[in-house]
This record gives sequence, structure tokens and C-alpha cells, in this order.
Amino acid sequence: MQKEVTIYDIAKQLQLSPATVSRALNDHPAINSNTKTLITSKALEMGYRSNLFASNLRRQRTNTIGVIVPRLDSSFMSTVLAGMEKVVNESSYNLIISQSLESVKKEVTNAKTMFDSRVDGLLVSLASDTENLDHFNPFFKKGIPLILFDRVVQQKNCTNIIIDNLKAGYDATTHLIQQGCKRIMHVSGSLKRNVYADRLKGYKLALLEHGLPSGDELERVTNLTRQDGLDVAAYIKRMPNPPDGLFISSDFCAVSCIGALKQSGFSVPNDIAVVGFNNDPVSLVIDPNLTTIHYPGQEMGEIAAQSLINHLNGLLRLSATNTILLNYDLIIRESSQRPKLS
Amino acid sequence: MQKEVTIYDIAKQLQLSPATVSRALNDHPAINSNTKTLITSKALEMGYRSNLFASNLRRQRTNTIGVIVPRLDSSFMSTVLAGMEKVVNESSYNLIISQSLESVKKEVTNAKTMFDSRVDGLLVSLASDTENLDHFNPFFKKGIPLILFDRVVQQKNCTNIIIDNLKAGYDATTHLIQQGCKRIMHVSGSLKRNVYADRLKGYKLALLEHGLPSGDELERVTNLTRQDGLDVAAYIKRMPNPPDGLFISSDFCAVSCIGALKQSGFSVPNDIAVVGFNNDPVSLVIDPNLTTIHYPGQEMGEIAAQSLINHLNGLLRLSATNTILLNYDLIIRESSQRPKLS
DNA sequence: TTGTAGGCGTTATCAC
DNA sequence: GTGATAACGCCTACAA
Repeated sequence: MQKEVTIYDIAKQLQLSPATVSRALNDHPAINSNTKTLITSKALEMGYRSNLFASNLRRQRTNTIGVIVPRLDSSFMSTVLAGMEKVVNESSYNLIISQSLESVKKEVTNAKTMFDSRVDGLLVSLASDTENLDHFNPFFKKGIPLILFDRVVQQKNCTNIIIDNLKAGYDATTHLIQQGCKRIMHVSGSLKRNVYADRLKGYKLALLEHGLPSGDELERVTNLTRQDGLDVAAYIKRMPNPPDGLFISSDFCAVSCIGALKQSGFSVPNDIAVVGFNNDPVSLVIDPNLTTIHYPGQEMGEIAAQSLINHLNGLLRLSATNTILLNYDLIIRESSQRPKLS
Repeated sequence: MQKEVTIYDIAKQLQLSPATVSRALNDHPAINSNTKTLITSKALEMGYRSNLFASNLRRQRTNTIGVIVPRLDSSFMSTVLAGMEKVVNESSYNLIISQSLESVKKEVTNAKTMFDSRVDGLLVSLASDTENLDHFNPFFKKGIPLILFDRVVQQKNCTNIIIDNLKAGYDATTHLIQQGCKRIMHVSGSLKRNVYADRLKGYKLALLEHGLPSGDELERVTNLTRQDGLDVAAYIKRMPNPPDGLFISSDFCAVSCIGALKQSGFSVPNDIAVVGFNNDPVSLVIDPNLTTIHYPGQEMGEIAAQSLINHLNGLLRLSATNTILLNYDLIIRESSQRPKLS
């Protein structure tokens, strides 16, 4: 365990003061560029690495950003985190990542841990049963910025980064309508979450505009698990008047539902056309390949992290009602394409 | 932005010295238990939270553990990380998580970041193309412990936490043999990684023991992607003498392969019985449900984290050649079950 | 453009 | 069982 090199060691070697070394390493403008290069090369040579803890202690900030997501095991979240990581690495911040596993309780614990770790800011996507942001009050009180992404809640104090889920739901449903569907069912997740509530609204709006039937028996609120997909299929089988179109707010659930529907003798897309959401890799595994909504996780992560960092560096004021909308794509595959009725 | 409460504030209020407060909060044995409760309750009342950075600076350790995984978007990794998180939270350590996205290059960068963050220890699962551990040399030189899990490399200095992949490969293959398969093919991932190399060995061993044919045309080394699954199916279709059993080292790849095989007119399991690996949720989506090997991610994460923490706390010496083996299960589902030939 | 000096909040060492 | 004090390594007024 050799001793760490400090700015004092560099200063001594170069006959300079530690202050100058510190400034040079932080690229302070008032330092002669010659001494600057001298110092940085010496630092490299000596294997110096800056001590974040001393620095953090002194400047009263941690250079750490906390991330709380519902789960890590989705390809979407993985790309979001990759995006955040990219931005954060370039800015010499650190990331602390934790998962709530869709439980408020764990989310509260995570928030507390983040608070105790004194993160400079927080990037959060809410658990499915989170009712409010009370557990983030300590952050608000201290003026620690919080950015919500994907699963958000409208609230002053925090920026939201989302896609237009209402419009996406509308587009998905409209696509089914254009394929000739007359009776379209929607399978949603917890309506506490904007992503699901908004998609449902978009679905309803599309139905309304085209004068198609809607109503409780065509709307299922579930947890969007594999089992829920199976249950929905069973439900459809029991329906006296089953739907000919199905919009499910999650690919994974959609895929398990399609499997069960096929087993029950339904043909997809001919009897029932299906659209999912998220463009999960599993959408390419199922036969027929699943039509779905794709949206850019990497970009969402980058923007969330960048906005937070800009705010922390004083380059951007996150105003109270700031919402950033990203684009999405409807990816049309076999599961929804029906022969044109002419 | 109200001011932070420090041990000085507590000390002043209680007419004690900061030293005593510090000791009490750290549960030092030489402190009167009355003063101890007095101090802790006062600390709570004043909303004190300890400053990790001052503490870290002073004790010369960071209380942070770094984790590098190939990808976050697998249900297996997600449970591993949940396990680590659990242990780490209970021990008041912090976790810094990053993904290499299966690239050595990124893994090297990640390692550097971890080094600069002065993690106390490292938990790593290697990228698919990592050749050696040179990029971890700075850690070895400094005596920073490194634990490898799942995707490991035998090397002095680091503990490995794995399942017996050879035996698992053997068991998977033997299961196919017991189902009556006579010509079994194996689809593997990069043989640089123990997990794939060992499963291949187990597969070969099982074939050898039962006098079944093996050879290059029955062994495919791939990246285990969706496309690789399709390619394998196409390859099988072209084979003059196709296999009647298929052991694929990843569920996701297996599932895409099954899809393509079915499209080519093969029946699974009747023409070809299939076994995957990892018990990914997708194994329950495909029809027929996929037989696979399950192993405990949560436990692997917990053990990895706990071992590291015990080592850091001096409770356990990670000896040079320490390998911890976990159990696994063969989960038999429809994809491999053939009618008994009697 | 560079140097001086004090302090960020803890904890470890040494006293008493 | 408790207190005084000196670091840990860095940054930043302020001075030169």
C-alpha cells in the first residue's frame, strides 16, 4: 500500500505552492499556461489522482448523482442508464444507482440512503405504487434538484423528462383502427403512473374520434406481468364479444398474452391485432413479431443527466414547470397488420 | 439551504467534546452508555447526518464498492445487483455500478473511473472479449480486493463466485440424452469466458460418456444474440443430418432459435429438444416453454458483496485461490420433454 | 500570476 | 470515560 501522491508532493517537486498546483489541475484561468502544462505532466508522471473526498469536503458538494429506477432488468432502463453513465463520466460526476423493485417502501429507503450519501441531485423513475413525493421532501427542503424521467408526477420543483404518452397511446390505437379493428381493448398498468394513465387517455381519445366502442370491459388495469398477459387472454376467451384489436402497455405482457391467445385458437393478427409498448427485444422473439412503440432510452438518460449537471453547474435553471418531451416511433410489425378490407 | 448539523453542534448543546460525540455515534466501547443514548437521541433530534466525506478523508477509505457488469438488462444481473444492494445497504457501504456493454474497452474505462473514485473493493463480471485482468493491475498493486462473479478468470489475488458450469452443461446435455436424443448440438458464447467454455466441456463430457457423436459441426460459437439464434436455425435447416437435441447457453438466443426452427417446419421438442440457460423470463413466453438452468442471482450478489465487505472489515481473508461454488437447478419444461421410446 | 493560511467535519493519538 | 489537538487533502479568500 504505497502512499498517495498529493498536491503537496507535486508542489514540493516543482518548487511551487500547493495552491498553484491545485489551481492548475482545476484549469484555473489565472495560471500561466506553461506552469499549467508543467504541473499536469508532473502530476501524470507521479501517478497523482485527486482525492474526491477532500475536495468534496471542502467544496461542500459530493459530485455524486443518485438514480432510482423501478427495475434494472429492462432493456429500456439499461439504455437509459448507459446514457446517464456516458454524460456523467464525461463530467467527472459519479452515479449511485438503486432499484425500487416497484415498491414505494424500497423507494423510500433508497431515497433516504441517497440523502445520507448527500447526492448533489437525483434522477428518479417512480415505482408503480408511489402515491406522492413526500419521501423526497428532505431534498426539496435542502434545494437538492430532482429530475423525474419516464414515470413522473407533475409537481413544482421538479423537471420531467418523458415522451408524450397520450399521443403515443393515441397513435397506437389509431394504427389498429386503420388496420380495420372495430373493437379495441386496452391493457394498462397502474393508473397512478402517468405513462399508463396517459396511454389510456390516448386510447380513449382515438376510440372517441372514430366513434368506436369503449368501456370498462375493454379496459384492463393490471401489473403488466407475464401472468397478467395470460389472464387477459383467458378473459378475452370468455368474452361473448371479443375484441379484434388489443393495445397492451408493455411488450413483455403483450407477448405472453399473444402466446396464450394463440393457444386458445385466436389468430394474431387476423382475429386480434396486437400492439405493445417499449420495443423490448422480446417483441422480435414472438411469432408474429410485435408492433410496438419505441422510444429513445439512451437519449432520455443523456438528457436527464445533462440537465441535472447543467443545473448543478449553474448553466441552466430548472424552472418549476419544466417538462422535456422526447420523440417516439411506432414500429409496425406483423402482429398488427391485417389484410386491407376493400 | 440550511446549515448542516455537525458533531460540534451536538457537542456544544450537550456541553461535551466533539470527540465524545464522535465516539458515541460510532458506538465506541469506552463511552458511558448513558451519554451514548443522550448523544444519539440529541443527534436524531437535531437532524444530524454524518459527513461521509470528512470521515472518508480521515480514515483513508471510501466505504464505496464498485461493480462492473457486462449489461444491466438481464433479469439475472438485476437480481444479482438487488442482492448486492441489500448487503451493502445493511453495512453502510455505497455501490457504484457501471456496465461494460460487453466491451473490454468500456471495461477498461470503467475500471479507471472506479480507481479514481477510490473504491475500497471491486465486484466484476467480465465482458465477453476481455482477455486478461491487466486493467485491474492498479487495484492489485494497491491491494484493493477484487471479486469476480459469474464470468471469471482464474488468477491469484481474486476470489471467484460461480456455479459449476461444467457440471451444469453436463446435466443439461445428459437430460437431453435421457430424453432420447442421439445427436445433440451445442450453441456457445465466447470461449474466452469460463461460463461458456465450461458448459461446452460439460456438454462434450456427457456426449463422450454416452458414446454419442460430437464434433465441429455440432458446436457453434456465437455471441448468443437474437440474430445468432436465427442463424443457428438456418444452419440446422441446411444440415444433411440435423440434430435431435439442442443445448444453447442462453435462453434469449434459444428462444429466437426455437421460433425460427418452428417456422422452418421443425417440431420442438419432437424433432429437436431444446435446453437453454439462465431461466430468463422469456423462457416462459416461448411455446413450448423452455427447459433451462436456473441459478441464484440474488444469492450470488449477496455472497459476493458480503465476502468483500467481510474482507474489508478484516473478518475474512480472501485467500489467493478462493472459489465459491453456488448451486443451480435444471428446470425441466416442455421444450425438452419427448415421449419415452419404449 | 503566484503564495499564505485557514477551515471543511471527522477520527486517532495522546493525555488526564 | 472524557477532552484537547492534530491531521486527512483540498480549495479559496486574501495578500503580494
